[in-house]
Amino acid sequence: MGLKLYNTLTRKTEEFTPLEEGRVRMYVCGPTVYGHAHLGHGKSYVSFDVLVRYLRYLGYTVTYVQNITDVGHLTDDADAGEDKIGKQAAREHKHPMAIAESYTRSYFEDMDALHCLRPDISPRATGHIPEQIELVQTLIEKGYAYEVNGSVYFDVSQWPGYGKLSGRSVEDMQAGARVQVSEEKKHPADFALWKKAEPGHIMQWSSPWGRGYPGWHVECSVMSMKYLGKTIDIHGGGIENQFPHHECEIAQSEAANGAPFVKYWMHHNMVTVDGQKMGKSLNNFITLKQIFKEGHERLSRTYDPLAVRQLILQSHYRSPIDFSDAALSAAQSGYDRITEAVTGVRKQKDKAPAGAADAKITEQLAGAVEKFVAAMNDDLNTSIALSVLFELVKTANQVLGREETTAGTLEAIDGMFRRLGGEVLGIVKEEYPQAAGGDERLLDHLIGMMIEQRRTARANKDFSAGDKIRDQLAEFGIVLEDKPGGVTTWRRK
RNA sequence: GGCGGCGUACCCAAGCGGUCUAAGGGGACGGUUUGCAAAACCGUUAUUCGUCGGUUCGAAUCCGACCGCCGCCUCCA
Repeated sequence: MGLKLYNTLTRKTEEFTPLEEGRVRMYVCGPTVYGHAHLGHGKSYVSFDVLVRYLRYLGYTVTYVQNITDVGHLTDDADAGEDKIGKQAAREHKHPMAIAESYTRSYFEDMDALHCLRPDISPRATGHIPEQIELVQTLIEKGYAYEVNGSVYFDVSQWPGYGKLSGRSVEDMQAGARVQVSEEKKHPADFALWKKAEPGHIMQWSSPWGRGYPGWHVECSVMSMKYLGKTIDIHGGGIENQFPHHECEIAQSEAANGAPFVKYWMHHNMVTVDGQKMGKSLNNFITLKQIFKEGHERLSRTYDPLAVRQLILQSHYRSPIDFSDAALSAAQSGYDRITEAVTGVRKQKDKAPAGAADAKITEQLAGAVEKFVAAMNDDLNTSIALSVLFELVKTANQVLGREETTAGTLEAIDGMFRRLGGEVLGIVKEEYPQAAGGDERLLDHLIGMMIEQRRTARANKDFSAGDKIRDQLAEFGIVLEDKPGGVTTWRRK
């Protein structure tokens, strides 16, 4: 049984078969870079990162494209609105491109911290203006779009498939329209492909229809086609983009190409904070940087990026997730438990007696892989996949307590941690800082000296002196642990 | 107004017709270990899955009603 994914288009969980054997073309809607990435971005990109990692684990060659939206579009589809990037540029007294640049870097920094693999291609919207104009032109030529007053709109009445992704009919939309409909449109559901630039609009380009800028759905269509082809395997994004964004993408792409746009549409659910919706316009959002190092009034402390990743993976990508200090704290504890088991295994590996892996353990590991793969195949059940990792942690800790444990056994367990926990889930690191770089080595030596002093004191039954050393180190976030056999180890709290 | 989701132990969360007297994590409480800690290990912590009905030999899982949360429909991940 192979991988099954829930396809929003068909509303069913389907067997995944790529268009081309062994190869997957995948596009995920990227961020608009006018601010630091927040928890919502975290959930989104961790979810799809795991998909990419798992597809690769299964042996597929994946081409992963994720755009960077560096041109703010409209505040809505109905009026000229404000350019989000332009607005931020005015606020920071910088050029819009400087805003886009600095937040793009910030975004990658945060994604790296979350162990999200970089996409193969991160195309910028502003780098694809000619292609976007071309698409609009094609749509006009084919009779799917019309120009009014320097703006171009998609003519929904010419495209009967409109609404197939979100399950809406054009009539419903007309009835439920809450936004002021532009008078330029023939039909309220028509959407902008190209907008005429208002005098103050900084980001604008020349087009056959005069100075203007692209509508907010065109870039994804264009960049997806350019780098992945007319029809791709997977297009991912947030559930809030199902409509109108993805619906419009389908309409304009399929109308222009006469070919299906996407085989599998995947949508992840939203994030709440303390039980409430988190949105940019609500100003109650927590940025990743705040969680990782700056702090936030709703948080009692900062958290490890990978603890955040773990929290995200603890629930299903199609379920909403509520971030709270308690949830983060629990995830941090769980993450620490995994980390300690892994580092414990790696340290012990070098000291353990040589020998082949224990047969029972080998069997257990094989069972773990089976369970893990079955869970991931079931529309990425990362919650169960994680539970497999925790079972592995238990096994590792049990084995670590035994003297007869061989290097082979530990090697086998470590291999499993690396493959399932590292390669696929991305929460087990290749290397942990302790005993790695120069500063860490120095630190290890210094703490080693303290440990030695404490050992001497304790040997002389001077426990208060020994405890003092332990307490002092604790103030700097260093925890000492006396292991069986008189060995003392240290770790960061 | 339209559409969709959710309600499982103290908290988070998986489960989607029998293997459920319901994974996993956090927390709490016992025990082992320890000079004391910490960590780890062992054990305990839902005979029950919002409520009430129904379908079925059998339901947390399907159907209906009700109660309570939440999200989308507007740039947003």
